[in-house]
Amino acid sequence: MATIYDVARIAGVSPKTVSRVLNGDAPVGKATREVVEAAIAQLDYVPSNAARMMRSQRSGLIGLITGAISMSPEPTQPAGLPELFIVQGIQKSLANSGMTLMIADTGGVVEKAAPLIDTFLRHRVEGLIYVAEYHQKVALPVISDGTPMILANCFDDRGTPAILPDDWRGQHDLVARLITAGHRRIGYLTLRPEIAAGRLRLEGYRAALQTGGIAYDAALVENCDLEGRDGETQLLWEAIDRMLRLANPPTVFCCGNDKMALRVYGILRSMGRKVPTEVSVAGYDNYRVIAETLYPPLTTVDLPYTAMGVRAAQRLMAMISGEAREEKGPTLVAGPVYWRDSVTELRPANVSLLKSVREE
Amino acid sequence: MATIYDVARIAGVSPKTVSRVLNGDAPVGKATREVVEAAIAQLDYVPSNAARMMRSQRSGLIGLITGAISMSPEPTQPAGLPELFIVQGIQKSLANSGMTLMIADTGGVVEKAAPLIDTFLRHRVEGLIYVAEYHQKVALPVISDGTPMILANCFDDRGTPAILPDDWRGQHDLVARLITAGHRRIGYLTLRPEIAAGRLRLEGYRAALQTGGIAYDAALVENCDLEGRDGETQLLWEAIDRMLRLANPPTVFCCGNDKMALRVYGILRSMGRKVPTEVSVAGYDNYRVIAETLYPPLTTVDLPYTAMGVRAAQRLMAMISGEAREEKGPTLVAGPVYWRDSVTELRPANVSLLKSVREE
DNA sequence: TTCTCTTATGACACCGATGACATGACACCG
DNA sequence: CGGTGTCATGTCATCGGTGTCATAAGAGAA
Repeated sequence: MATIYDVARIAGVSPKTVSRVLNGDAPVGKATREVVEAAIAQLDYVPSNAARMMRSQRSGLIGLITGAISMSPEPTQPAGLPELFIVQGIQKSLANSGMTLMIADTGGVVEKAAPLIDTFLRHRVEGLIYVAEYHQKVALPVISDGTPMILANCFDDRGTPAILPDDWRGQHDLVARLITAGHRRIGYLTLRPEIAAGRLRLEGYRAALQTGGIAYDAALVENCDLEGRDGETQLLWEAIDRMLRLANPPTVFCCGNDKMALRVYGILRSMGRKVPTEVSVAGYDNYRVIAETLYPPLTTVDLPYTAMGVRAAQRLMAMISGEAREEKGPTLVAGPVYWRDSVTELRPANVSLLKSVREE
Repeated sequence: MATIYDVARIAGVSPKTVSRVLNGDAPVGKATREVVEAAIAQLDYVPSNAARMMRSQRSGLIGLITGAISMSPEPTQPAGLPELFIVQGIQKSLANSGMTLMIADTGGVVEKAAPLIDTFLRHRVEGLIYVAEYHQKVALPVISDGTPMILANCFDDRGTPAILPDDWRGQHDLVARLITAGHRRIGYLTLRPEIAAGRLRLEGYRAALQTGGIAYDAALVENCDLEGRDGETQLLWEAIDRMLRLANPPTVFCCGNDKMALRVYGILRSMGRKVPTEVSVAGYDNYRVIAETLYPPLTTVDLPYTAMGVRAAQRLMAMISGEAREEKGPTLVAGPVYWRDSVTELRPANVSLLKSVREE
């Protein structure tokens, strides 16, 4: 592999001059520059980042750790793969910053995060991002040196800067929109309360009901999330059947996420109920493979992963450049409601389309 | 950031001794080792990979370039995200090799591959892998220096080592299995012939028919792939409707992929046809979010992405270690047929379950 | 004409590890 | 008791760039 010395020799100049040509950090004569560039091309010279880095003490690297790529091989996971959009957002946002993003994957094993962080520190990354598969609490090893770190889609109890989806607001906005559409009996097939999304979305649901002046009815809310274990369809079937038999049955089912909505479509059809003419369905996540492919297309709330990624990158860059230490708590990012055909407008009022333009 | 000299000073030994403790490449006295380790812990010392690399001329890095992470934001893509399993396979396979995998993403823009390759070469990666989103031909810039490179899920016309899915065999095996199950009239809603998978799978279909002694009937084959543009459902509806009106209609529809099968389920139900009692459906890809969630679960062919990733990593490691230059052409990897409930066994013979154990 | 002031370039040390080689202290052997 | 081998450790140069400073050649000002 050719070095800068080889180039200098071929071009008949000093290595430092070659360095100047490469970095453009000092004026170089036109003729000299051309000779040097010719030599570089001739030798297929590629500068060594390692050497450059030693002297300049700047790696230009950002380390990203995620389990998103090697998601568990079981399809049991609640989310699926769309959390990759977080990575995509980070990528996009970092593209113009001159930083190179190094991505490493835990293979779904959280314990592997520690050695990966270590590897990154050996490479002297200037910042670290940890991306979780779904909204959760994590406990990563402490970064003893000063390398800034940011958490995306997760948080810890050490107050590490975090970027989180605003699950409360999302569910709230969806339910508020349903109420605007004239729905009063809103069934909710929830995610399990052990996960953050399950709790926050339920609270958002309740808050929206309250604002809408609708009493909370426990008969309309049921946890149908078995963490991917068998029997979920059964559970859903029973819950839906029970709710539909109520004296005052729901006109719409909110589902914990889009995948659950997919199941609910099938169940309702098997029961002979037409969506959305007889009963409406709404999801959460805006998992497009499902939401847009289903017939009718699914009304759902966007999980603003891309926007979260962008925010994460921005906040990290701010931390690296030392400015803006002011921001303290987690950054909440809300996504818009996507209003599609799976929900009937009960009161065909001229409801303004409300296509929330928050985060786009 | 502490250096090896700091550690040496605190521990009262030479830097070289610290180096030996770190690398275990020469015997070190027990007492000395403990003093050094204490100093390392005390200073939170993390060795610099850049410095190590300069001297040893080995980076221990493998560069992986993909567009898989930042897939186009449109949901128009044929595959979706499961090609990430290739990355997962590579990861898994590389985990024990002592190599660190650096992943970079093109953001879906193929032109970005060149600068990313350059970045990797600056980091002196010891090998490069390019992973494509779907089986296709690519034209990457030539790597002028000797860094080995491998293509996964794609190929070029320079004979760069490639790992490819055996689309021909997959479709062939599926159709052969359908024939075994008693199906004689096999409809095929194909992917567009512009893409490799579209061509190869169709050939596999024809080959299996021929082996089964069934004449190819052009009325049973139709391209229903509009590259994600609107009107696909319409096209599918018409094709299915036309085929079902034939004097001798198909008993099963093979779909270009699982996503198409998802649509076909909806269409058949809207037509009032029951799956699988009245008509069977089969997919391709084993896109589990769809195949296992659909009701009834979808019979399909596994796109062996994980296995392909493993193979890619293995072949690359062989190239790096210099051995095994013998393998020349592309490595084809076939996936098993997943037989689920969406296909009826017409002849309820005691067909051996045939769960092909190829690649697992 | 002589003195700044740029512009263009080179000389040289240094970043933080490690490879090659040297050295000192023992242990064991005959 | 000298010779030889092994263990434990140190010295020093080096990897490939770049920061700092010096220097030479002209351009323009006094």
